[in-house]
Amino acid sequence: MISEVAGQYNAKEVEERVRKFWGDNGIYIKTRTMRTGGRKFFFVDGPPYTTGRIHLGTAWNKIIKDSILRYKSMNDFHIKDRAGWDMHGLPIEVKVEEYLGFKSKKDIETYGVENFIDKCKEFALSQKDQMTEQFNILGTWLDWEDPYMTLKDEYLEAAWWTLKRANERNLLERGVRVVNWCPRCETAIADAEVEYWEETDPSIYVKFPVVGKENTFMMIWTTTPWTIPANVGVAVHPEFEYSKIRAWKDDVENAEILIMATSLVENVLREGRYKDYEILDSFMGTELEGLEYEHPLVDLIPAQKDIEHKIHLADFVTDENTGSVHIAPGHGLEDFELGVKEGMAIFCPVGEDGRYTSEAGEKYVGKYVRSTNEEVNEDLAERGLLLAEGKIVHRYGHCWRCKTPIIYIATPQWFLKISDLRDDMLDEITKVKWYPDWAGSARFKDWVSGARDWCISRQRYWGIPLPIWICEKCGEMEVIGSMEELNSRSGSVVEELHRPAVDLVTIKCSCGGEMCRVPDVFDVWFDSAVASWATLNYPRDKEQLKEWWPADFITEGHDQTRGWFYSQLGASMVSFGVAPYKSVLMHGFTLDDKGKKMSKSIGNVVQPEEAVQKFGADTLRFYVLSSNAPWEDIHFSWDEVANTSRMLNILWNAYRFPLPYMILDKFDPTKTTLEKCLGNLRPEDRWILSRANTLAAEVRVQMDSYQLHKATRALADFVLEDLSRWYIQLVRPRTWIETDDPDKLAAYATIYEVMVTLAKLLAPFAPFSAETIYQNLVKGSDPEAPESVHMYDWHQPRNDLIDENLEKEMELVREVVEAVSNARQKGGRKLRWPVSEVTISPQKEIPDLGDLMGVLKSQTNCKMVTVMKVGEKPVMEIALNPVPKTIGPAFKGEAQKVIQALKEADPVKVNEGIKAGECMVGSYAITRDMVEFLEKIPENLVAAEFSSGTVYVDITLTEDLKAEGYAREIIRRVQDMRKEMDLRVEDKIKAFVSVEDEAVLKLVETMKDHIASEVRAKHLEMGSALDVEGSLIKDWSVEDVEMTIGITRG
RNA sequence: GGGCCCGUAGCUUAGCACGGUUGGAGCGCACGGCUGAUAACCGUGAGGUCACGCGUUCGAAUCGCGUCGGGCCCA
Repeated sequence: MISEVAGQYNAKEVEERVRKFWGDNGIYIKTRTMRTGGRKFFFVDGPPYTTGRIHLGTAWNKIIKDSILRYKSMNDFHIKDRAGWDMHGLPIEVKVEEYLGFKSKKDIETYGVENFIDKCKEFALSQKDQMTEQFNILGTWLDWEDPYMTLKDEYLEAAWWTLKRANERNLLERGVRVVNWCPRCETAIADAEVEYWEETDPSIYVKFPVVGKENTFMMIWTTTPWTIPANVGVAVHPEFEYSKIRAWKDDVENAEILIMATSLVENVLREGRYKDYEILDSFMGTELEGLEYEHPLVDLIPAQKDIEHKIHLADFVTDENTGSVHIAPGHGLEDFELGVKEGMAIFCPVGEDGRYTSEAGEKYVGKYVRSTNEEVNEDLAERGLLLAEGKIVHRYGHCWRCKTPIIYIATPQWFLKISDLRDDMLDEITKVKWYPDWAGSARFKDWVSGARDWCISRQRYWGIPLPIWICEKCGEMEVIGSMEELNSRSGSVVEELHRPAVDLVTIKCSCGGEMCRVPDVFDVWFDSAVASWATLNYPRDKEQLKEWWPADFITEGHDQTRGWFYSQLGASMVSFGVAPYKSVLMHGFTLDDKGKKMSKSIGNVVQPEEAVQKFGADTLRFYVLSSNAPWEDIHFSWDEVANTSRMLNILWNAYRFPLPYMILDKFDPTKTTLEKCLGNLRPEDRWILSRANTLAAEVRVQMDSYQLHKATRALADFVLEDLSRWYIQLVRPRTWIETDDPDKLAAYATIYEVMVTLAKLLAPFAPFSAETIYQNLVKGSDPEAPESVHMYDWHQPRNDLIDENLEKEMELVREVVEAVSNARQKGGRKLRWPVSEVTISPQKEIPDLGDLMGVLKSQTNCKMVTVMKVGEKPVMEIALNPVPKTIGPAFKGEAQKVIQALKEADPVKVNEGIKAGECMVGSYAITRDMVEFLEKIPENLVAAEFSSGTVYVDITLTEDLKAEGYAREIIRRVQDMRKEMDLRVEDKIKAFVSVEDEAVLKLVETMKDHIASEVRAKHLEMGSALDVEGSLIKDWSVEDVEMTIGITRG
């Protein structure tokens, strides 16, 4: 049985019930399993990092995924959708370090790597469980029971296997490179892990003494004095002009010779407070190439004695500061590249802890570099080589986890030679379908074009250990691809691929030496990069890969262009030589209502659970899906969330409105099917059925190109415009019919069909509401129906029910009704009062209103509708204006009398006379040019425009119309009182109506039977000065007529 | 500084790929109406330098260039 729904839409209650139903009955599993025979759809979940709670963007991300997968599932796709978790890496290590109160890597070593790893694992797993629960509240279906986790051995193997492939293809390389380095975490960090903000640093101008030229200096500028000890060169731009100048402060005798870019001379000399200068020579940068200079602190740093210092050419030099750049290949990316190219020494006297090594000389050794800036400056000044010293505020990189300023140092690291694959990657991008197109053709392409080698090693603990073993004796290297391989090669049995267990495993080298694992772990970005095959348990399971890979679809935020979209492509090119996904939907970010990013410090963060708490998950889901195109950023607006909630509330009201009547009439949709009622459908029934099927077609088209906003907006429009504001208004009186009327049954069958269709169409987007409606309407009446709406097939549009002409006609009817409403307001005639006639006067061709006349009449509350021919208008009253300009010359002295006569004349007769060719007004012959006629709408008509013309409403009141009007006023008030008494729809009443005004009473008495039937009164008494009885008695004033009404149940 | 995207009413937005009468909605506001979905619903009205500037064109919200503001990414 269908049951009645009492009360308002209560999202919390509805959703809790549905969540429980899904859980208790394993609906997710059943839904996925039942589609096993369908077309395969392999979705790879971009794994969120297991730290903290989910935020709005994460919620949106999963909601998009869920809606698309539910839609695909209902369209009979067999879906692979393991949820994923990114569980390794520095963020968790830092959290655990904080928790344990650690300050450095030494603390970890003291605590024990194994203990530390255990803590990290425990932390990651507990975070995972909490976040799963949050996703569950949103109703996002993925395989949460068996998610892929980057910390599982089979997952580690996928990464190992990939690295082994890289090695086989000669894409793995060990080399010294300059990397972003966190001196606190003592590890390389990815570009993505560097956070920039403003920092105050020194700004110094340094004089490098030119070899063999007394008192001659090359000028450089830097913000990192601590890198001066590692200086091995200076770069100038080949195409800039440089000058050799003689500059002095007080005394020309003490002048110095300085070399710098010509355009910057004034600037530098101002900084150095020089008094005057003269240019000795000017030349292009190329001429400086090879010029030797002496390291400014060579006496402090013995290692610098053996290094050659020269000037080099480089395009990256800009015309700022001095126009020449101090090069320390051990401390800068560009410096390093130039150093390698020019054969400079790669000198890096700084250790992993950010302190100078003994190579930096006795004075500096052991000092933390960023704290040594001042000391270096002093040392330079002592030697007379510091030209100027100041401060600068600039953006500087920091470790995203511990916020320590990063440094660049040259260290031995492992690399994937991605740059070798660049062209193949660009080629693969074009084979992927991107939504929107520019995400791939512009954004991603641009990023991949600059692909650089990928530093995959990290000097940390909580990560996938690099499966690289190196012989201590001969240097032979071996990359291991799986646990099994490791066991067989080493002869030992490891049961865990994490550190430290795996660190203890050694392999016998063919040279007789012992191979040990390199101590590094993978960059955590490498973990998720292998997700598309790791989620299929490849390489342990070879079959699944054949069956499913590559992914049909992935979707993530636009930050993942350089993140997961890229890392996956890179790893896949290494492993398989093709892209790991066929289509990618790039989505936006969630910003606050002003378009600013949400951040804790600004305090504008919106938690998804706050929205769920206030409005429910369906509302949040529908809001984020409909507010924007997926690829645009959402400006989160509580007002709009409330608006979405309102829409769902209206849906709910529309859903529950017919239920009491259906139940009262024991309506059984399995017996009174739509097909059986087809012959009894009213035009408006056929119309709403047509609209519902047109809607299904529309939603399908939009979903085919992932235009989720257009799909959801079309659904919301249907609910608000077609269903609630129109169809339900039309159908209401029919549910009120008491007998078992075929017309009423047709209405039930129609509204039932529409609601069930709507539930199916809404299921992907508002799964809780859809499920609730389905359970009651479908499962409530047919126990054989699928267990859940999500196991139903998507509603394919039924062309036999679509009638485009009818939809167009109804559109016109609605316009006309709107115009009539407008006209009534102007004419002061409210809708409760009938009018005798509505005249439609079209200006252009309009659809034939045919059988929608009934709808038009009832909705405008008129007795007759007249549709005129195009251009035709109701007979207008004519007014007449004499034209003195022509009357004057014709009648001269009589003119004023003629004008007076014309004013008094009947304009209709004058008009007729003129048309007939002869018009006499009194004794005056009037011609056409002596009068102008004005059309005037008759007083009984009120006009209003609509898109194709004008409607005229005749507001003349007759006694009959008045009687009906007053009757409706009375009915309305009795209904109001029934409501107040909480009567049920089917309850009968006794009613007394006392009307003071005898004339009105007389009118109303003619409508007595009608009134009694409308308010379900067994007994109705009317009169003036009646002794009104009833359990509820109220006085009313109806259009200034006083009435007293009393009603009693029974 | 560079790449990509975005900027339309107080707020959220449609229209923009393909230029063409007075740029549509919804929320909010004001006024009116309806009433057994009723803590809902409908109508009317006010509210727009289509971010700004220059250009192309008979004609620009729409095309081009530049500037400003926002987002992501990079430097």
